[in-house]
Amino acid sequence: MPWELDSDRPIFQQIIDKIQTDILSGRYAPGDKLPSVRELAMMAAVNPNTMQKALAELERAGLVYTQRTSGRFITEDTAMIELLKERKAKELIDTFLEGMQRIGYSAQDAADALKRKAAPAQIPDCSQADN
Amino acid sequence: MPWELDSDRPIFQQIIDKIQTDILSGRYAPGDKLPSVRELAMMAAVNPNTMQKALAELERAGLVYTQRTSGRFITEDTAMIELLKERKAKELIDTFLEGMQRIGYSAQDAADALKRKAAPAQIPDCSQADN
DNA sequence: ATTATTGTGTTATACGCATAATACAACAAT
DNA sequence: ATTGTTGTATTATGCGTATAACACAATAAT
Repeated sequence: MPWELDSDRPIFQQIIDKIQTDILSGRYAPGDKLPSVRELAMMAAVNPNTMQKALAELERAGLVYTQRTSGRFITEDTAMIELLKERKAKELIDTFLEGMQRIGYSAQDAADALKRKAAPAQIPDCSQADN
Repeated sequence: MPWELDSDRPIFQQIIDKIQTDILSGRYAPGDKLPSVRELAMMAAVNPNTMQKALAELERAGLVYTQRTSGRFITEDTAMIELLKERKAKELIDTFLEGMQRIGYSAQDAADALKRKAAPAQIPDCSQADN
């Protein structure tokens, strides 16, 4: 996977987002060792300095910690991970609702539009047709 | 309203988004005259050059047109506006679903989480409990 | 005709992001 | 002890964004 980085936003921020997401989803488990800065930079096709910048921020946020010469590891604070995950979900929901409302959809409209896309095959219920 | 511009993304892009949104929502109606470049720049607390750049892009996209010395106007192509509005909605839905799935939510989970926030009070139906 | 307003263009400056190319200290492995 | 890998820091360069400070042509208003 080529890490899907675009030029719309600062790369180091996209990297922060990507790694954070991999932690919140469990793709990186608590205590897991991260690849080295240089290795990650290779994987992301990015300058090591840029990767370093992103990792430094993740560390400042407490999602990873460093052992001086053996590498970086995912935090083992599962409570924090869970909390950040819920916070991220709320953030996505808010962004979605605000975006839809700004172009004229009510919250109901937004939920309905989403349902049509997210759950096209419904368990039979009292409604007649949904899409 | 201070236009709510942050430093996470290029300002001219945020302006494009803001004006486009105001057009799609009908806040700017087809045929409406836009304030002048300098005036808009004042309103957004932004350099006129930056505003000019954003307006030029909106014009390239066909959402506004220019009459050389009398000002800029919103396109009267309502079909185009409607199309862009639907496209924008789909984009928001996709972004939301992808974001949720990346942190471990299924499309169903995402739709449910949204419903709990968007429609806390439900019209009674055949289902039993929803939140 | 004069004036003011419109969009548009130019030049210079400053800042952040990203890369390239190194260098160094700390420690693990050998 | 030597070698390699780790995180980390430094300097230089290029690019895009944003601002400041202008200027000019076209035209509506007077």
